[in-house]
Amino acid sequence: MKFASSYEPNQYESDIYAAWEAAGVFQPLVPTVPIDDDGNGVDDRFHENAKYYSIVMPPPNANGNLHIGHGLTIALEDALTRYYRLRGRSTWYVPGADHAGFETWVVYERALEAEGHTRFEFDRDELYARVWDFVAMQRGNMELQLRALGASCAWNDLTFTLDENVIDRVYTTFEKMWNDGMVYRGEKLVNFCPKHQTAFADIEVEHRDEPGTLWEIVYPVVQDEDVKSCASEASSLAPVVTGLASSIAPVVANASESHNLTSLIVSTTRPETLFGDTAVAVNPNDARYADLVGKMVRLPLTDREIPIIADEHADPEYGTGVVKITPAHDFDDFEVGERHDLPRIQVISEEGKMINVPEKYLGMGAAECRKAVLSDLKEQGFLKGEKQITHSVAHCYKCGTVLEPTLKEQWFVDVKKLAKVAISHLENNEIRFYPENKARVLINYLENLKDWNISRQIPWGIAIPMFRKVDEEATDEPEWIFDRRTHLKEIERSGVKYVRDEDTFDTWFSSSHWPIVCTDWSEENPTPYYPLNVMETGVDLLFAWVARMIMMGLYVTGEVPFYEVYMHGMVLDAHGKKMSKSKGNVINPMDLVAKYGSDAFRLGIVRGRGAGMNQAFSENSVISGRNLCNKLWNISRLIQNIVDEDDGDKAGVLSANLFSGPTSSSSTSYAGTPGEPSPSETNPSGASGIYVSELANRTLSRGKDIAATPASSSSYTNDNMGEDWICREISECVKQVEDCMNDYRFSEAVEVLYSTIWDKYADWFIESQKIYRNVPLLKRTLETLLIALHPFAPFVTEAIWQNLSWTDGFIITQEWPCELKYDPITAEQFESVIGIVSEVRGTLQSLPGASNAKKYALMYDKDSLVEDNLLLIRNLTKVPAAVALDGAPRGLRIALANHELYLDVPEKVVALYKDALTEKILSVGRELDGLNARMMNPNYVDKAPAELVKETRDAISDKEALIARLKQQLEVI
RNA sequence: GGGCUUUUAGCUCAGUUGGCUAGAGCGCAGCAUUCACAUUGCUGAGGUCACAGGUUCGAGCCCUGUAAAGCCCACCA
Repeated sequence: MKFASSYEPNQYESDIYAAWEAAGVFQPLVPTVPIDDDGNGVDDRFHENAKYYSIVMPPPNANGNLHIGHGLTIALEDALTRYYRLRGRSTWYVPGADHAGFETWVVYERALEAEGHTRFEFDRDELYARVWDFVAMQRGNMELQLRALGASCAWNDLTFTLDENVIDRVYTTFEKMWNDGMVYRGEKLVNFCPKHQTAFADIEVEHRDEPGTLWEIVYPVVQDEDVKSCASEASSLAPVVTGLASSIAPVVANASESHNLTSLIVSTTRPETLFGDTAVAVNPNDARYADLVGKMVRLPLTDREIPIIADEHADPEYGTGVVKITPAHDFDDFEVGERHDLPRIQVISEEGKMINVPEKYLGMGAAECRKAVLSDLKEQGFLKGEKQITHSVAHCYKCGTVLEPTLKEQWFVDVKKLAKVAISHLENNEIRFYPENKARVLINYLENLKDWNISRQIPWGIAIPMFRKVDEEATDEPEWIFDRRTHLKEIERSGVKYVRDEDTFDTWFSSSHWPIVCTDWSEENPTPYYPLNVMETGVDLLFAWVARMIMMGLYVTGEVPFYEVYMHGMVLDAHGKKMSKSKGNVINPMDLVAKYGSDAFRLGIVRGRGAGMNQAFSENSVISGRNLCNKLWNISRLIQNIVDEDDGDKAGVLSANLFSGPTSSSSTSYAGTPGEPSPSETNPSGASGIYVSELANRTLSRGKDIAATPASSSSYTNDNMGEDWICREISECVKQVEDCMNDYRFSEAVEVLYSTIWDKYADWFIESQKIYRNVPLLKRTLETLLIALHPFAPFVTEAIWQNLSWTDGFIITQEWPCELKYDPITAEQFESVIGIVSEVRGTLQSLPGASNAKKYALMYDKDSLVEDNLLLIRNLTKVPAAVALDGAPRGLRIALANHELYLDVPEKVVALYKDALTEKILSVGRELDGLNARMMNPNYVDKAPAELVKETRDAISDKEALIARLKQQLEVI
């Protein structure tokens, strides 16, 4: 086994991943469908005691590349997966690929246009087949990238959103909804993109605040004597009423006199839609217009008369308080129209051309028509004024085109009932959210949800399994029937012909089944992996996806689809700005993986990131991850060297007896057969813990001349430097990582591992082991740290595991480490050694001149702790000698309260230290003052916990002692 | 208009039920270096925890208000 002097991720990563995959370690241990005849396994599928752990990947777009957000998703989900796998759960991480209906369609149509074709040259089925090939061609990229990131997902179970079982499940749900009356065909206003020629759900609309013009237009009131046919107008749907002579001159309304108003002024940002007006509305409580309600106004530029109605929608405070009602082109007006049973006149076609308008305007584009209308209004004196305003405008989130509210017949899901059920389960706290507040945000959203348009006029997607009757005469037959045979354009039932609706489902309709379809849940075979343990995804998908999965999960299975939801925030660039192609600040995760390694990327992207927070990301954090990998690699290299040197001793035999679970690999149970689940994940209490003091295999380092031989002492064991201490530190680290994983505090987990490995293990323990060696303990502690870091840095830990001479199997299938036993008193004593070394180093640094460490010897006075650790102290401080004080103290006293240590510094140099010493006394004095002030407060002594008070008291005596010593020193100078 | 979030070192962020001298990474300064690692080691500088009140023996943390930044939802014609 050979360790190169630095870790080169590229040399290992792909081989390791291939080896894992070949060994089948990603697949769950326990079959995903209950095989028990008497239905066992169903009972224990509940979260708390479950031995299962399931998580599904938010499916990346099948024809795209992974972006930085995917990188984060995979890093987090895979960390969870690997962690729970190490804890012995039967872990199922289901990978996915998304057909991404509209997204992919847009990309494809662009490609099609680039080839000089248009969608209109092909029928729907041809287009579907073409996009299928288009996606199939690129689909491998995304999957390779997931592998490069180290996702330990069950590839055998990869689910594509157009897989047969997905479509089947979606149809089953749709049929159930159809039968339950939860889905209906309705003519409503929908958001329609004129460029893409499809409707959207509300959630897909992007609102932007934009400057616009508000025009004021005069609508003359039809005086009583002029009224011909009263409100029966509504029945005469002819858009252009002819033959009515204009007898009314446009007169500006006199606002103070409500009785003899001859005209009303309405404000609009869309004058071209006035041809679609079927009423004007005033607020029912608006006294100014009370008398006019029920009368008619004449629509400018036409001969049509429309009623004045009273509706709450009109805001008396806004403008003149009068609003024109265009039910076919405005969402509010549509609702007003429904309340008052107004006709809907569509004046802009789906292609954006004027229809149902006077001859002059017919066929114009909407923008062109607006100009013409304004000019005509002005000419005829109907335009009273205009002003600039800012208003929010709906845009297509893909192409930015202004969406046209368009009247269309579509399939709608009655979400009210679904939402109600979801809300009750959410209020019952059945799903835990990270961050917590998202639950309330979600409830608020669900409470205001409107019916969901699931029809899309694009070919790429799951065909809606509904067929429309063609034969008008078969009056007894239903207009629409459900049928799964969507590969047919036309079917026959009871001798009646039906044609398929050409539309496809909104992707979110099928995606809302994701937890169900990925786990193969079915009514007959409810898998123990559903509900999922956790749903991890980005905050931007709370409404679009998470909300719908919850509603659909409950509707289909009666259970929430997952127990916990972790939502990561957006990854912003180094300056906290959103990444976007146009800004050119997009970071490609694969570039970073190639440059620094997969582990470095994972460590970097996880670091400094909390649930739900949009946070900046820079290459620096990846670099620091790379450094950690290299550090760990070199720690392992050193330990392997020590082990090699130690070979031939009895150490090998000894260590074999000491290890319990971890090194006896469980790889047999991964051999492909559904084996038993790993042993219980709880630590077998004490079974494999070791008392380090019992480990006898210690050897002094060779060939060093020793200034003072370690003396034996009754109070300290001279050959145990740092051993209890590191066992304590590692045990605490492992415990903290467990807590963090439990609460999804990934960043903190990485932080703890980082500092334990680097600042504690490498800087102190490994250093001490260069002098005194405990080979079994070195092996044991290294294994523990490798396993603990594995969820976050899978490749380097596996690479090391494979390179170490004494380890077996894969690290990925090891058992999560249990606590290392230690003696707390000894551990604490080592803390003092650290304090001594640090203080000596600091003092040496503050003395004038370079390379001080080599100049001055260290002297100690009757101090068994120092004596016992002399070699280590000497090596770490690099002083030329460390000796017992002979005679009276001399030189420079080290600023420690409980240890008498001196640096053998000439008086002249000590004098130069005077300022530093004075400053030190002052700063300790300030701390002491603070502590004293606290103790002077009787309430503190009274009310604070006794333990805390005692600590304060101890600290005071320490500080006092220190100050006394330092002052003594000052006097000498 | 409604809702959510953030504000701690030069930068990006931790700080879990309130508790001793507020931490990390990167950056910066000084020193070191054949002997696991320059992807290194050691040392250090740098913070009135946005502001103002309040609760408490004690507040970065809890409460109230203010300011700034960001995000989401929404039917301003």
